Amino acid sequence: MPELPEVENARQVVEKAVGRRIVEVDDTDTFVCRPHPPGEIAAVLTGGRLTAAHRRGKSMWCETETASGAEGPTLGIHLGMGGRIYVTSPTSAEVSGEGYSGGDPFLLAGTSDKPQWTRFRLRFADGGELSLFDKRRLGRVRLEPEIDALGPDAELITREEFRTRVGRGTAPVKARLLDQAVLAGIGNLLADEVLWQAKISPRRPAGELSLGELDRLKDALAAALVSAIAQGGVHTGEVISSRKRDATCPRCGAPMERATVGGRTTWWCSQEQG
DNA sequence: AACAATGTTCAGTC
DNA sequence: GGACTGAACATTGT
Repeated sequence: MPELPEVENARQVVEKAVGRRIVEVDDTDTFVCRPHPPGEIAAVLTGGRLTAAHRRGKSMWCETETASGAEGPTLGIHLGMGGRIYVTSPTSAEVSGEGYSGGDPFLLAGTSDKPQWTRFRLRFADGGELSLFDKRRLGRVRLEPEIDALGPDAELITREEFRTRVGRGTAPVKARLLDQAVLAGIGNLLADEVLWQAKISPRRPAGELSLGELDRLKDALAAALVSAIAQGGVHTGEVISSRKRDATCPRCGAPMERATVGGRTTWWCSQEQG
């Protein structure tokens, strides 16, 4: 689930944990916490607290403060392919992720998921906790994450930046949209959605797009982000439900086509995105 | 059993 | 060196 809208949702959940004293850290998953050996993250965070939660594209990071009030290390969190964030307190609970907008987060946090899928956890002095739940284990937690390599956030990129950054190169435009160094936040589903909305073939070489097409893509991106954030995730996109065999275009009824583009399974309208 | 999965990274090629 | 491609990563669900 995690593309920009889901990660923004998760960031807002992480904010619920800001200011609370950390009394225990579980960083024993060596794959999720690589390259840190078990105990390294715990050693620097225990006794301190999170002071802010930020996001750029799909990457989150927290500023921290040590037990003595000095500036602490930055804690980076990436949800990978399917991570979720849980934050609980003695009286409430918050969960991020697809399908969790309507349910009772306290029950979900307590009972519905297998505890062994919790890959990282902060326990707070008030009895609550923040945990990263990720059955696939492709999520990541690390100190001092590198965020400078990311392009501008997909929600903040300007029309000018979008034209010059996306509209170049010989790679398919979808590959360009997925490149987090070009712009940060677009994943496989969102890429298919905006290309479909803008009626542009995912396979078109990015550098061959006209300014008009690039602007259409940018507008489709802005609209898709607003919609996905409002509706709870990129899976609510109009064309996403048509990513299955024998599906037809929700707009014109023509068959949807499927192929690997930019290394990922891609669906597009055979008629309108030819 | 084989394959795909809303992501990133690294090795290899042009 | 830069641009680009495909495999690998760990695990689950179909």
